[in-house]
Amino acid sequence: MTDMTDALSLERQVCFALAVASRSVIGVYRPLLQPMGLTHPQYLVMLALWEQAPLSVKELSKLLQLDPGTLSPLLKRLEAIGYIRRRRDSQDERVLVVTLTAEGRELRSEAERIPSSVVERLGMDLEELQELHRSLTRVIAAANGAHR
Amino acid sequence: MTDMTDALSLERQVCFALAVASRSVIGVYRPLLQPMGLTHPQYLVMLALWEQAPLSVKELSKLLQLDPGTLSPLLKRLEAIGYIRRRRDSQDERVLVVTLTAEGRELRSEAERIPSSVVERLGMDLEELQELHRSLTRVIAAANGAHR
DNA sequence: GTACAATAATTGGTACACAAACTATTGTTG
DNA sequence: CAACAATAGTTTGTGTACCAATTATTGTAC
Repeated sequence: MTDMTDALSLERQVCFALAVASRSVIGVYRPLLQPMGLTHPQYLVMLALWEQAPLSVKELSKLLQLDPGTLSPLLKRLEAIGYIRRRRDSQDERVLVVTLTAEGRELRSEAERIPSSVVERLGMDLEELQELHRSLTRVIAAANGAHR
Repeated sequence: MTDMTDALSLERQVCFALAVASRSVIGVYRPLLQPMGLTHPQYLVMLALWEQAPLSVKELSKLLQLDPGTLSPLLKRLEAIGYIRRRRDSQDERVLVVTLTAEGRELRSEAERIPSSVVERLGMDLEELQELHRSLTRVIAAANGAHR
């Protein structure tokens, strides 16, 4: 039996730690992404596209677990800076096909340095990060199972 | 030596898992907080105040690791719904003293049910959650140390 | 083959989140 | 004490993030 006397204590809240950790780590990425003109969510979209392109908004939405309403303006900004192209699918005019431009593809080599740079700045063992990753994967699965 | 051939793979990005986990877990809180009229960040502010009040904006900012510019409008909304009061310190007119209203204090008993409810909906062991919490605490420390 | 449901994006509204500029007050120094 | 630095909040601008409503297109039934 766990002590529940102070269940509302700020420090015990996993949700609080999650939110702070997420913002903090994004803060580590920020100066590294800035030279490329990318925000963190935009970087995640680029990662998805480097792995597989083209992708529709719906597919991106599923991969990144982001609302289409969030992605829509974000993708327009990525197009405005010239990393992606947005077109309607000729087969199905409802879907928007997102592809990489030459610039967008070239950015990849520059982005390759980021992960190791982040790990270095964090100064954590890969071991620990992998453990964290495993824990996070479990919570994500649990949380996604929780509200449906 | 770890395999670095696909360091940019979306699934390997701890930052991605962190962002998704954070949003997902907040999504579990959402329906529980809605009846009280609170968003998750607002809930965190209330948690801080239930632990200790009054608190200044600066103190809240430090506790929650949130920008004062984020807290400022958030606190106005909390005041608008009647859970807190905002006053200038008579000793030092620069600082804003945030206190709880009677309503805000009473809300605590209702909020007591939330943590266990979230844990239940997640369906995870407390053990696992504690391990996650420890990992998160380490990343937060690492990330906060990284950019200064 | 036309009404109707389903699907894919976009839009509008509210609320973070952060950086930079600004205001007001307090502290400090010559 | 007057000039100036430091501090505490607020404001502004940009960019997520989610929800609900809307638009446009496609699929389905009758």
